[in-house]
Amino acid sequence: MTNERPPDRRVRRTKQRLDDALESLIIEKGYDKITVQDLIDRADVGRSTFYAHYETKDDLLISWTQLADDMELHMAHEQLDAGSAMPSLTLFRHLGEHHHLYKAMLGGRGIDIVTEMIHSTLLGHATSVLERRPDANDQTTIPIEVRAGFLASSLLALLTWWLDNDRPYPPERMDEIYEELTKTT
Amino acid sequence: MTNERPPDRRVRRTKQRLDDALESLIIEKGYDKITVQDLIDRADVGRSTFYAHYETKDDLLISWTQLADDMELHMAHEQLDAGSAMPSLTLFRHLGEHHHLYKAMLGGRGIDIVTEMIHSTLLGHATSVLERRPDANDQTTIPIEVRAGFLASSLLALLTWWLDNDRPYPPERMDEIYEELTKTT
DNA sequence: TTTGGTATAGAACATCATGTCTGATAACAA
DNA sequence: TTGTTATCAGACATGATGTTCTATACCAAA
Repeated sequence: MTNERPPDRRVRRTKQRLDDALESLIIEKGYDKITVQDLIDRADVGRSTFYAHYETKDDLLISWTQLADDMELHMAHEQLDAGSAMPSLTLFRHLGEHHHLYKAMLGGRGIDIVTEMIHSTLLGHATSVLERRPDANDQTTIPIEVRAGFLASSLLALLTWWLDNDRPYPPERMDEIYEELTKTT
Repeated sequence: MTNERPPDRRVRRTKQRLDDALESLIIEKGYDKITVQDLIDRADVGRSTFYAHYETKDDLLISWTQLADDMELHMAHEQLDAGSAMPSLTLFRHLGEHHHLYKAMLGGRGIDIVTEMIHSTLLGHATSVLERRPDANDQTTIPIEVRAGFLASSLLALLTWWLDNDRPYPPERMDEIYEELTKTT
């Protein structure tokens, strides 16, 4: 139904430039201090060109972080087969590999939109895991909703702390810690 | 040494007006959408008057949230005698009593500065509790720093979830849940 | 109640970022 | 080559910021 035509080469170039500008500026000065002016200066793109594609700064970020979001989902699927409840090890490894970027997006002065995106992804994962587990309600009377939120928030908090403190432990150790802290048996 | 003179009655009036304006505007439209123009309009205060006392919007917020921060500390002391590790029950009760304000400050579109302030307070409390406990390192090899961060973040996450979802359970139940989820014995 | 000090109001002002719109130009796909 | 379309450069209105000025009103203390 939706007739999707491949975008013009010029469009691709423009968007690529803006994406690159956004990423470098996030690492340099933090997202909230970036202005549209900064973006079009760095990308060397006309003012009207920016507004031809995006309405706001957030617009650009959202379409950009689709990539990051897809990554999370992809990793979640990878880990699903491993039997672990949450894809913690994979996440520590992946975020560690791109720590410059993720520290700027999750750490102290992070980007709310990105944090919410990742939290939402983790929450969905935790929920589906708990729902599929038959003995999920045997040990506790705490609603699944609450436990899933707890698992997601705890992992996000550990990841954020890890990045903020310049990754003092290897991903494997962080995974162990997460498992032990959230094991309420 | 520091000769602290009581502030002029006019100064007190102005600051009080700005504080009231800030609080009502936070609840109404959220902190990030507030402009200095909004504040001086609502407070009915001259533009130059605002800048005579504060440099930025954040300046006003910080001096304002000293009150909230002091409240947290006060509650922490109250609870210390009760023997519980974290002042969770007191916090759920207090935030529930002022849920309109705290939902706007902690919830989905919250205020980073306030969140960080509260988290910092909780972290300090958790750290001192764990440090004073003699058997703190018997059961686990996880560093105190990490466990304290986990306790603080978990409580903050539960509080935030509770406010965002319009407090579906009473404070007493939330306290139970928190104790059970963070009991890793 | 007066007096000297000071906070405030009101307004003007420069600056900056935003978002819209125009016509001319260049690059594109077919 | 041709018709289409993205881009550019620039102008423009708007709104918020932060500074500065003077006259005025208020205050605390004598």
